[in-house]
Amino acid sequence: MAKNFTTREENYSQWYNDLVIKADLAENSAVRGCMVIKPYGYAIWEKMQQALDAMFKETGHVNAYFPIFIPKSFFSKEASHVEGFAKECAVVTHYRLKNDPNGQGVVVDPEAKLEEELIVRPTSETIIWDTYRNWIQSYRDLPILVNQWANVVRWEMRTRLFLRTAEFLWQEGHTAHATSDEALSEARQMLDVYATFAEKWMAVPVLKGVKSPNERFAGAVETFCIEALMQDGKALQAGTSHFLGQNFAKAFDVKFLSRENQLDYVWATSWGVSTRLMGALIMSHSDDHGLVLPPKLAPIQVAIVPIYKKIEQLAPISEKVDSLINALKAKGISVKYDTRDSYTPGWKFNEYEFKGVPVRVAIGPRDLENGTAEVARRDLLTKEIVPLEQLEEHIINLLEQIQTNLFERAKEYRELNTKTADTWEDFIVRLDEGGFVKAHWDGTPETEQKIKELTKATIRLIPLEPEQEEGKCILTGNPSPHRVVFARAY
RNA sequence: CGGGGUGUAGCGUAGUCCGGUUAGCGCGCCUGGUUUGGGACCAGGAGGUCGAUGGUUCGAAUCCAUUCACCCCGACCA
Repeated sequence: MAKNFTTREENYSQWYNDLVIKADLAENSAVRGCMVIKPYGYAIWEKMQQALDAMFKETGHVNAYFPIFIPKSFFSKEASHVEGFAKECAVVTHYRLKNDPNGQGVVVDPEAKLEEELIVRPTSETIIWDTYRNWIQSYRDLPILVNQWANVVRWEMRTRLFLRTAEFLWQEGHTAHATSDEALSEARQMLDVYATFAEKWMAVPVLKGVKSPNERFAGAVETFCIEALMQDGKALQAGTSHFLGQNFAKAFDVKFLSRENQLDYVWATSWGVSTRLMGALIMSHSDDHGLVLPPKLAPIQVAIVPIYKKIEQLAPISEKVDSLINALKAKGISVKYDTRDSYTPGWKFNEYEFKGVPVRVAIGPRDLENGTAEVARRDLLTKEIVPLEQLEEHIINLLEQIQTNLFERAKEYRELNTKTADTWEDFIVRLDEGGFVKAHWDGTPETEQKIKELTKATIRLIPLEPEQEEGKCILTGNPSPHRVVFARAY
């Protein structure tokens, strides 16, 4: 275990913070609430981006880029949208500084006040739909399937590295369609893309569902989401996909002529995932020995540590290792052969363990004699001796096994921590145990709000295809057709 | 934004209540040597306007005021 590293048991949120900082993923910056993503953390984000971007393109989307600034007036055009974001916007009011006439330093030049203030985008629906108005006249212009990779700013009161920062990186897809059905199936498709990414790449099992009206995106008709369960029993919203109906088309006057020569408003979706996924990834798999990364997202998949007493002994090891490295690299596996002489093997073992490298190989004089290597896997912290000629195949299999095992382990944890409750008393007990609690709800925002006030738990989602089961609302006793999923959440 | 806490070298801290030599220690860092199969050892060395600003005082890390940042609990949060 790393020195001075808090365990999950001692203090989960301290553990998380320590992990992010000591594994060199990110750190706080000079700007309140804004983080610096360090190279190792950014490398993981880049792997996420690459995988997601490929999936977006496979489903017909293209990338574009819109301005970081949005005229203030745009926000007043969609009523619920402004209400959702108004309280957390950074506003640009001036465009120039000047030397302080009263002393040192610089001041904002009062003469350089903007005619109209600019909002640093908290999300881009408004600027994009204002732009789409000029792009769309006919059904032939549809659909528009655009994504952008960008940064956004939401002036949050309390921030935590990756989980909630004032500025964060994300992608936001904004699509325009001729029909409601088409837009709806787009929103559903992207939800599936997110779920696939979470499960196949991040090895994080997710529930798919619909948000209740209270939790719905500001301006959306329907919000779909994926929810993951963290090791402390709290839920984390990992991605959302919104069916926006004609709300933004109406707000920005985006109309098209249909095949039937009918003028109608355009149907919209938007969908996004952010660097918050980093938080989900970290919290899902990591342990008291540090970060644990799924092989598909690990910047370094295999670390090879040579062990030798004298520098002359390194050459024969390198000779054995070179062909392995080339073979693995040819298969697209990222390998780090760590020949740094300034650190001992033990130090390196701990380093790679803490940084979550899935597979570690050690080769020393003993192995050269026996024609073997020591192979350690990060997820189980086990080691085995493998003959050199089998090493390549062994590592390839091991990477797949680790990827699968992490997912299965996380899924088992989630299942163990998904419970049902039929009485209020039981509901409270289950919530305090942590995890998802399936319970009946009478479908009203008032009841949901009341439950939130009493328990701090929210409806994480309403299952997409809920199992029909007559029941009584956990709070009011009113009839309910099916259960919804509650949890305390990040 | 409300309540509580903390700011001393890159990191972790002692000293602060009760003002008084040159602010001490561990990790890390640099140099040299010996080491290297789970965070090596020895010797030497560098690094501090004690978060910032202002005040009280012969004298401030220490007392007072203001301010900034971070942490915890609330409120807030697609």
